[in-house]
Amino acid sequence: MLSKKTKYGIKALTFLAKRENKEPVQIEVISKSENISQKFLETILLTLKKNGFLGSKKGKGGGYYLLKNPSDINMAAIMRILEGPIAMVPCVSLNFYEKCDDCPNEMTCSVHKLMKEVRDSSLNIFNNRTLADLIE
Amino acid sequence: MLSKKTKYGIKALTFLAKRENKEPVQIEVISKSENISQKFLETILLTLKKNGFLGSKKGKGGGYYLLKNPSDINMAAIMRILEGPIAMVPCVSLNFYEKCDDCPNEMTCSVHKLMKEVRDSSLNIFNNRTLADLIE
DNA sequence: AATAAACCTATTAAATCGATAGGATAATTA
DNA sequence: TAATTATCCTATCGATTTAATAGGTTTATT
Repeated sequence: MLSKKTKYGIKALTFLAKRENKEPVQIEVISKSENISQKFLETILLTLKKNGFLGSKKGKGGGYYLLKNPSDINMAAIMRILEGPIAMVPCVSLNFYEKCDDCPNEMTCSVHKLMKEVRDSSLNIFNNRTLADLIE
Repeated sequence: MLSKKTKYGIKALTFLAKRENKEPVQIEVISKSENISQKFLETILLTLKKNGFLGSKKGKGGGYYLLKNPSDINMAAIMRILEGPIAMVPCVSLNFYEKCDDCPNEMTCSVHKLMKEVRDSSLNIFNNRTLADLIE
């Protein structure tokens, strides 16, 4: 299941990407428009800011804005920041690898084999989609 | 994340599929061989039995056995029984569809759009893999 | 009758998730 | 400079889910 965090994050990014100008948008505006709890969205946008996707401005007329062009915002990167691993199982994750306790040998593990295929196909999509693709 | 339930279930099915004969195998044998909590595995095998994938025999010499050929056991079906929806978001699920509260229009939702692609690619794999493919 | 194994359902402990709280910091404006 | 506005920060809470356990019941075999 996709977490609400990720879902809301993508929606917020999409909201910003749809705007013509790059003026800061207040959290409140996004949260109301997208039906997201404002406080929850706060923490999400903060995360996206800390990871270099959003800029912010404090005080009156402040808010958040995209730091990159939507076409330069790769969805795999967004997924990893908000959701964590793209793989369904840590032992096939490229960026969040972990060995399974129960599994003596990954090479012969049926779950590993299947989930690696799934990871590849999902990754293929996330790697080849940008924020720009989502707003068309 | 793939649940342990699903992971263990697939491992148990694989274990049974690898055996030459169709003699019943005790839960204890599978749980020890695959490093799975026996009690937990009990409930998983029961689920697979209730869904028509396993048969069982009680008493001495009893255990579980596959009811179908491994090549007739579709991984999408197994995933849906053990894990639930294949889609990451209920609004793009074929078998577990649910509308999102926050989303006024699925047709224009960026998350919906992206997750539908991911669902299609994952489903394409699960639909085209059987238990037989996993034991090679 | 004794034994062996699956069957069944409730409960628990821990982890995670979504949301909230409440203030601290910084920028603008009057 | 004081008031206002909006982000920044971190802790905590409540609900849900997950993995595991417990403890017995039923059925088949010997």
